[in-house]
Amino acid sequence: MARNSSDTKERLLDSFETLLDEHGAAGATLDAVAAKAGVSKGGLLYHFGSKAELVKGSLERLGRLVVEDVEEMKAAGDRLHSYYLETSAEVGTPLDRSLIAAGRLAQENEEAKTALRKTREAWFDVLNEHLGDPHLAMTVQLIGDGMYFNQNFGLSQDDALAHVKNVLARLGL
Amino acid sequence: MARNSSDTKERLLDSFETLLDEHGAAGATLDAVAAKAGVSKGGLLYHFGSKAELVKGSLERLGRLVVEDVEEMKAAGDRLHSYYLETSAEVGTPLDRSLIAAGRLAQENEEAKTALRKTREAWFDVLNEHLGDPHLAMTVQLIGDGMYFNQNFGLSQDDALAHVKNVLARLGL
DNA sequence: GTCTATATCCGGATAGAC
DNA sequence: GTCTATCCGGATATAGAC
Repeated sequence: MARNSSDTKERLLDSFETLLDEHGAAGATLDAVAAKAGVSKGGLLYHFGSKAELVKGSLERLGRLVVEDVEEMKAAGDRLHSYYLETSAEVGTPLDRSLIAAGRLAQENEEAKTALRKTREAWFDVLNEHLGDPHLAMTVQLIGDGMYFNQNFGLSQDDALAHVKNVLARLGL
Repeated sequence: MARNSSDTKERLLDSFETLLDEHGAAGATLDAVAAKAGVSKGGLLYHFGSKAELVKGSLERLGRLVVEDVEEMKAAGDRLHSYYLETSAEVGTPLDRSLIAAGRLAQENEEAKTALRKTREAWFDVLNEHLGDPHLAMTVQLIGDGMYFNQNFGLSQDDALAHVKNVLARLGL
């Protein structure tokens, strides 16, 4: 395994984010990340020279995933807001994992906070453009934030989405 | 200062939560908490025998504050849901500080997660009883969660509340 | 490109003086 | 009730072999 450099780097980022998601910032030590990715700590530090670089790598990948996601939102046409809410409740996608990881990091890392802020701005812009109504766009975004927040604490979201859709229908959405 | 035991304990909890809020879990070390409260680490450990006890103390205090808050919600009468959303966006109250602190802890602490879950359940129950509509109650709660979430990342909420109120008005609230 | 060994530091916790 | 001194374990990071 691990034929080339970029494969291993991706695997290291996957391991880092998974540990962040499952055990929080304290659980995502260099040792743990390396072990999960199947390399030694020295091996990890060859690819990412410090923990800060590992964080940076993860946030950069998040940025790329968000760009892709915005494209998919746009591709959803008039179901754009539904697509947004459905994916807000989603668990286990690469984007979701990166996003949760960033949330963990944001607790004590200014760059992660900034990354989350930019992500929110990007989503607000498409929502607002699509709905043509800042009030509604902000409300839909806050609901999405709420679902993301609950996911963070391992709360099941199954009925939440149904409840929300019921209410959005009353608003003509 | 620090005449009696319970004064110091409260001050230690205040310091703990403030450090949690401002610097995340990693910043809330026993040394830092003690220093901020104006005692030594030994002094802190007299009151709370371990870090786990400090966490427990903070979550217990949160529980008490939530009970009080629910009472105040009920006292708001037919403005109950407005009261809920306004206080969700609030910053700097003891309840708010405790709640953010619990959010930081919840990242890697199961008891904190449970405390947050229970808090949400308590709020949902009053909202649902008041609105008599689970769909609406869940939606309002998610919006509150969203505002809390943004507060966590230091985003200004000024216009968010106004946007939300505009939309709720369309729903007859 | 990955490994081992090691230096250094820091946080939690104990012991015991005051 | 609070303080100082100290121990222990764990985390980041460096050096250098393979």
